[in-house]
Amino acid sequence: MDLDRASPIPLYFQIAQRLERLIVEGELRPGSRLENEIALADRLSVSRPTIRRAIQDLVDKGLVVRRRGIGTQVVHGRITRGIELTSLFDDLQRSGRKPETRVLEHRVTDADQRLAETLSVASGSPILHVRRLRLAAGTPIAIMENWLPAEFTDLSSADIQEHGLYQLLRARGVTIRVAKQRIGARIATDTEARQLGVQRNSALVTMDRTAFDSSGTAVEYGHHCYRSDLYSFEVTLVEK
Amino acid sequence: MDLDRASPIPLYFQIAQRLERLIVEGELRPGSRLENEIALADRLSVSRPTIRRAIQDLVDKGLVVRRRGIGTQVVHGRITRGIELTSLFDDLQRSGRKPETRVLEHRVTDADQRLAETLSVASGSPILHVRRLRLAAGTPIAIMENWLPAEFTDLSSADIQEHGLYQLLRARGVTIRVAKQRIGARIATDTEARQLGVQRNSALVTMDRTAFDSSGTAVEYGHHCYRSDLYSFEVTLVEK
DNA sequence: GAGTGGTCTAGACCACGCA
DNA sequence: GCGTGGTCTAGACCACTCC
Repeated sequence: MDLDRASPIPLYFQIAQRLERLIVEGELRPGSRLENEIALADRLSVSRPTIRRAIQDLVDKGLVVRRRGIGTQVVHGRITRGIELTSLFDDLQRSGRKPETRVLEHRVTDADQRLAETLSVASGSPILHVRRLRLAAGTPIAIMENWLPAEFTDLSSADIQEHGLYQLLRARGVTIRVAKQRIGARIATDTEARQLGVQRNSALVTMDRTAFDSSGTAVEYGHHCYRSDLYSFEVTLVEK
Repeated sequence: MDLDRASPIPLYFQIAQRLERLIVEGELRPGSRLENEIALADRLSVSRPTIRRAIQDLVDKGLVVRRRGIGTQVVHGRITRGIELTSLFDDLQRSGRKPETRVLEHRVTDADQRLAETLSVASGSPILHVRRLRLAAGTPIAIMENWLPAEFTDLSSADIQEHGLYQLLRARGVTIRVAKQRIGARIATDTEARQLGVQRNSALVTMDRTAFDSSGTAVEYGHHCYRSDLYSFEVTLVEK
């Protein structure tokens, strides 16, 4: 195991990556035990806290479980990617299915009471409202409605269609750091069914999200609905 | 801020709890900055790593964001409880709505290929299959199907009805540590609609889950479906 | 008693953001 | 240049599990 101490990538991260690779590639089998912290620290010539930090990353991902007096064991079951802080656009790009966006609506309105509260802006302040249809490989996947505060009202319909919302925000130096989501279900309206190319009264997965940037400010509220035959959410939970 | 150094509760946890209380009670307003690590450590007479560990807990909960050179700021937006590693039974008990369970099915079968793989047991080995209706304050909320490996086939229908699945497992010394869930949606079957007291063709939130104990062994697979008008899932995502 | 992870200390140096 | 968080070290003591 070769660590690069000159690299800007933290040692604990390099170690976590290597251990994760050993697990997903099956070299460390489910149920098997990892070397203990002291031995690992010794062998890699790093301090014990650094090793602990690396292993904690694996715990948070649900790859291993730890017990005092026992050791660290690899969890059974296949690895799932889990929900990440990316947009559907990123998801689709990564999975190689050609994403495409059609902007259905794009206009500036005034924030009503509820929305103003969600975005922590004054009631009545200008809000950009966009409604988009997302397709992958020509197939409609989702309808996405988003509301953004005043500083983003100049985002053009063409930009959004071309680059995706999160990419545009990143280009402006806005990084999403925290997102609070609520996942549910409902029946598609007739309009939605037509736009998504599904039968009337089909079930949709819904996701409502408020996203916050690195200063803790709300930068977006979104209501998305997905074809339930093409999309679902994965979550890995770890007991703290 | 009074820390109890004699307590078995870790210092970092005591500190995290107190900071969290300051935030949810509004003493630390959204957008405001926390004291820096050095000052906090000094004032509480603990080391800096201990303070860091406490603040990291808040970051993981999505309560604060941190930036190098800037500081630690409280995130805007209301606090959400988020998904936790508890059963719906626990959820309902905690929220004070009287939960009630009716066991609709309870029988031991043989594991088919797919289930055997999910639970990491031999194909054809005995499996306990239960199907339950969950109600709160007399209102049906969810239909829950669960499959458990051979060591739990002796759980009686009465026990499950009385205590809930997770409580029974805990009583046997089995603690759920990791769960991998997939959340989606579908249309209710006519039977489900009748049992849940909703109209035909209503939308349901579905959740498929594999749960693992503290040794990383799969101890349960569940397929649950919830009335979409009464239940949804909250997730808080934090950029790593 | 031996081995494991859990907590805690007291420092060090660095990278980043801002004035 | 200064203040912030990010990383890393080298130890210490403890609690728990198993033999």
